[in-house]
Amino acid sequence: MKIRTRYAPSPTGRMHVGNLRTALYAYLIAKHEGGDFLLRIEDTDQVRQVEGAVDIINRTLADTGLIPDESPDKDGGVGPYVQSERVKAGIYDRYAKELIEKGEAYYCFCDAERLASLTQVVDGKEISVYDKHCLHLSKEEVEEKLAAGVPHVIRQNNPQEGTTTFHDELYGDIEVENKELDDMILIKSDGYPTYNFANVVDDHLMGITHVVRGNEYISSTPKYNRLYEAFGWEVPAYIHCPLIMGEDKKKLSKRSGHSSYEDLIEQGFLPEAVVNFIALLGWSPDSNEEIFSLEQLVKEFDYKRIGRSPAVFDYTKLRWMNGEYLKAMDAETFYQGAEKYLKEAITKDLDLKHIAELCHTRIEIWPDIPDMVDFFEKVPDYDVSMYTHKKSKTNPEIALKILEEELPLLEAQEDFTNDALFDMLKSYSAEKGIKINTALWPVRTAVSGKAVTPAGASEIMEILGKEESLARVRAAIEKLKAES
RNA sequence: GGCUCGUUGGUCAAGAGGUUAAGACGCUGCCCUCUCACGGCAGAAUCAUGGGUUCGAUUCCCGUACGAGCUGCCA
Repeated sequence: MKIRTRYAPSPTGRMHVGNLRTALYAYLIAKHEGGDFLLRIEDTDQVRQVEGAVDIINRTLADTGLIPDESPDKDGGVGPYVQSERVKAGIYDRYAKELIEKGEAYYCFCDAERLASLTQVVDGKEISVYDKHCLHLSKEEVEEKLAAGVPHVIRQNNPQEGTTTFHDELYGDIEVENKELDDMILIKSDGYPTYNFANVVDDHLMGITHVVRGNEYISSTPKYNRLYEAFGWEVPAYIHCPLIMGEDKKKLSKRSGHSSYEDLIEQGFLPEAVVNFIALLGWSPDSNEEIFSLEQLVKEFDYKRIGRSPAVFDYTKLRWMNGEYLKAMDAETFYQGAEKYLKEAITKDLDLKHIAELCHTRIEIWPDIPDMVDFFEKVPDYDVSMYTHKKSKTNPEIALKILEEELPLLEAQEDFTNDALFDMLKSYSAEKGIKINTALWPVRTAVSGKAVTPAGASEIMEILGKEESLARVRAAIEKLKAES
């Protein structure tokens, strides 16, 4: 049998990384076996709709490469793929009525006030269990209220005795007492189905074989099974994925600042790195490999190896992984991505491609670039203590002396390329009988004003050019004189 | 509160009834080096806890603790 999985998001805003990972796993499970991956929009909550959210979903899936085989834009014969449209087609209503006829569901006319009287506060949390009040309404009473247009919902009728067991591919068999199963609402008073009901109906109608979803749905799954059984439908394979937590070990929230895919992209991460990283949050391959393209993941992904315990989202490791992707880029591709950030810091006419290459092995995310190269634009204010460096055997006094000796040499230097400059400075140090480091440290500091730079003294000067380099060295000499 | 699930270094994690308990990020040190980074090498650091079962348990079972999820006309 061909595997069919689906990603069924609600269009309520940005895509949470937990949802993205669920989508990824659903995609991988299907594609690993050559199956179908579908996208279904679950817009049954008319209040929480966010305009443009469907676009975000489409764009995110396109960017990450999780291309659905069937979706609202690509009918595969089991559409529509948007639940609000399915509501209009009367699909849920029809099935809910079927359940009522079978005694597995019933109309409920209880108003908000009565429902409120049922709630109680335990440990500061509001808990409400419906008391089956309307289950006992006679057929005539129901007809009467319906005819009178009394607002109503349709609830599932769960038994009070016995147990229900369902099987999860990862967690095994899970059994619960039926009395724990509340009579959840199937159809809301506005006529829309709840997630729980629409999900079951649509997954069946769309031929979904493996239901991949977050762990938070485990406790409602027994109720799903009762629905499938009431309809006489085959129960799909369930794969409940463990949750992704923030550093605080709580469910990753917006407060973390990186809970959504869009946040991460804005922060300068690459889509491939994000996908790679979240794939490894809760799943591990057979090998020791860690860097995987989507194609490789499709090949390697065995859902049996998905873990059962929650995973903390480690931002630092994501940064490392992003850096690995950056390093693997060829120079041209890297420059394409880096250009915008280089221009944030540099307006002068300098060799940006050359500067980009200096950053290539030194950054983890794009926004690391500006701070690293800003000195090319202008020497920052710095303290002369920066001339003190133990290993290079320098301090402000020594640096002043060396720079004064090197200045005329630099002025006389015709060839301002990296190699030529280095050779010149090297022979200078040899002549003076000092360490090459002692000759280089003062210049590098003088031309950069930084303790750490993405290049050595000679390479920086090559990029800066003779005129600017000399100006900077002269300025440094003045600064050292003034502050000594 | 009830129900359900989970617990291997700081984090992601492999693993198996008997192992020196992999690997990665991070951290520390060393090497390389015109600083830094890259790269290379080395190191510190883990089986929540109490009972069983067993010749032997971190691995199997039960309890406890801790954590999480659910307990919505949200998904």
